[in-house]
Amino acid sequence: MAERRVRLRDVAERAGVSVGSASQAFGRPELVSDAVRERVLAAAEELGYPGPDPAARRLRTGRAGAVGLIFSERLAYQFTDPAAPPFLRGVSREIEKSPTGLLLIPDSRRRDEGARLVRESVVDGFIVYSVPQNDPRMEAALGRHLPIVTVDQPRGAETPFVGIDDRAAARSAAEHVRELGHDRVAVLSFVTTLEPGTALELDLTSERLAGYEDGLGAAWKSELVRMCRPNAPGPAREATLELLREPSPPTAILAMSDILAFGALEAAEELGVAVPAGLSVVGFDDSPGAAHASPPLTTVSQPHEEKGRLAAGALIEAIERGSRGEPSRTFLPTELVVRES
Amino acid sequence: MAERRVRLRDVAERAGVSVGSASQAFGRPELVSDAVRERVLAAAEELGYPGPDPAARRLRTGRAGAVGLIFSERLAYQFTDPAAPPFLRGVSREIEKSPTGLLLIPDSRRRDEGARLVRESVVDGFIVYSVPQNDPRMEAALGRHLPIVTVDQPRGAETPFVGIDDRAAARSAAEHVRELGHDRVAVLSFVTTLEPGTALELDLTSERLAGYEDGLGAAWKSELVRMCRPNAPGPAREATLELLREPSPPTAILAMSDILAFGALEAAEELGVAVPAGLSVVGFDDSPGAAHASPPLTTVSQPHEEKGRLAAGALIEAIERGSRGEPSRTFLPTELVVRES
DNA sequence: TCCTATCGGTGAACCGATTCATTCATCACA
DNA sequence: TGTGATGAATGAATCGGTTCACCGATAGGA
Repeated sequence: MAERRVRLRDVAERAGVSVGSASQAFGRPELVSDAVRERVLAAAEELGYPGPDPAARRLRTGRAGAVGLIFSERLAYQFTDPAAPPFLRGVSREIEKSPTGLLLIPDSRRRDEGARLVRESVVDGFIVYSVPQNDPRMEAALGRHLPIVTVDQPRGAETPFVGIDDRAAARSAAEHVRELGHDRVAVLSFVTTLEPGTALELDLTSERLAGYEDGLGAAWKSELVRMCRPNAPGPAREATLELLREPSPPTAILAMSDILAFGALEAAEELGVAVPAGLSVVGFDDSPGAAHASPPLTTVSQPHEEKGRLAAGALIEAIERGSRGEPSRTFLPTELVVRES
Repeated sequence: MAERRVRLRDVAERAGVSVGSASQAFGRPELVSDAVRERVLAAAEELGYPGPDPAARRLRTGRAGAVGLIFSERLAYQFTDPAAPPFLRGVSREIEKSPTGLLLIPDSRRRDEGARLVRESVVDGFIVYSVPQNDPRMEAALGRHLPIVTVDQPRGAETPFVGIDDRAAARSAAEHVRELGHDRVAVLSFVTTLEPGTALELDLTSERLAGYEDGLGAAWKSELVRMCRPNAPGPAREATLELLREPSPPTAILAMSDILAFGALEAAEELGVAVPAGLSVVGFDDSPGAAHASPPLTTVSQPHEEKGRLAAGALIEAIERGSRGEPSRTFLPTELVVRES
């Protein structure tokens, strides 16, 4: 059993045919006679041949049969980001059509490990899902000269992009609270990963901030913006508690994620502030829990699954046609879902 | 840009060294002089060399640098299974140490596609996570003659195994409700995937059923067992509604997952049955939501993350030492977490 | 001056398949 | 019976690296 590995050559020998024929027997049955194919298959069986070695096949054919998914750490911590599962689902649905594998490339604790993984994986392309600007894996991926599709972040890389119009989406949320008559509106923001000097339009956080500002107009108060890190209810709760305890507390909160909005709701409840009577809250993502929160959360809905599907589709297409052509940028529509908060 | 792919040979040529040296420059810098290494790296830079082709390296070295994760459909579909994320986290934590990639192999709609993926992926081994007995991917994985570690299901395969003692765990849950004095106890069960003729001990569902029966003793009533399919709140809710509407309704429910227990809670609420006053509910998994349910769910706690970690660890070890030795079977301890339901 | 380590570099074998131009045999048809 | 067509099998080239036995040159020791 612990013998030497069985190779196609061994099988061919045993079946009394050439390696070439043996190869055909597996990969292109219609090219060999039934007799040969059967002999080969029988020999394989007898020898316990595990089938053509994928690594070798890959080398020869040049196709890896897998795509890499580079995502931010938060996915490993799954629960912090409820947008991930639908996104992943979209991706799997799409790649399921080929058969293509999905290689997860999580953010490693040691930053360069992740990059190394990117450099060494046998894949045909990468989907980059919402990773910070300066992630070393992004650079490594670009270095491979393989097709890449970026989702959400980082923007501005010279790759096809799938995402939403964050600015417009944020604006719609802001306009909504404005129409409700609020004029002290706080913002729970992500921390921007922007490096100094980069164009503002290239950063998701900045985009959304700009959108909020657009929509709020005169009601925009930069002193009511709070950065929350990480994207979890805890920090949002803290920030909201602090905001609500100020002399003139905000009457509405715009949160950059539902997760942050949940934290805000918690805080409001703790302080006995009624929602939406005393405080309006608008989230972002329309994650699965949003509709069942109490009260059901008003939020900006994103087509997560669709994003996954489109990204995977674009990548596979790029792989198949050899990645020439203008990098496409797709912006999916968002929708403000008005519920009871 | 759309030139021909740059090979190591091209780089070597340009740097004026042999391919061998060029290879060393990348993979084993200490073996070449600084001068050569720099020349090679410079040449690579100029030519836009993407680094040694992983597929080729893999072929030569025999290591894929990735492990495959075969999991049941439910994980891809919606991550409805709340046990999955912590498990995944455990796995990533562990494999992160190498650097090893994680190749997801979901259940495809067309059954054989999944198997094909298993057969063709460039991996060093597989983790099989709770898949049904007869999944074609399992057989394909065995056929690859690579190290495999099975988690939860299927049992009985001749591979190392990591799981819990389902029977004992179920028994402890049953004993608990028995001690509370219940004697009409219903069970919300999975559908067994057991093929006729298989030994009962090999099936998770059967094991748990047996455990419940052990623990309930005389209170065991097989007519109060309901199969719920799929593992989702919906079916559990239906089943519970039905049970509660019977002439002599159960006073306690043992559910094989928290997900099912949630469905039972929903049903109880709908009918105005107080929990735990009018109905006790015990779940299984201690998934993240359990503690925050209303009321907080009494459940059997499983060390999901630990399972992931152990499985990955065992697999990597098996890969490294060439998979000889007796297949180990590890059973992790479970714990009954008594909360308020 | 001669001998022997030491170091860096070379080149060919090899990893395990796929592919395709070529050869060989068979068969149908004129 | 000769000719072309058809189909099956072969074998060598190739994919792009890694590895290792070997070799030449330089330096140190006797």
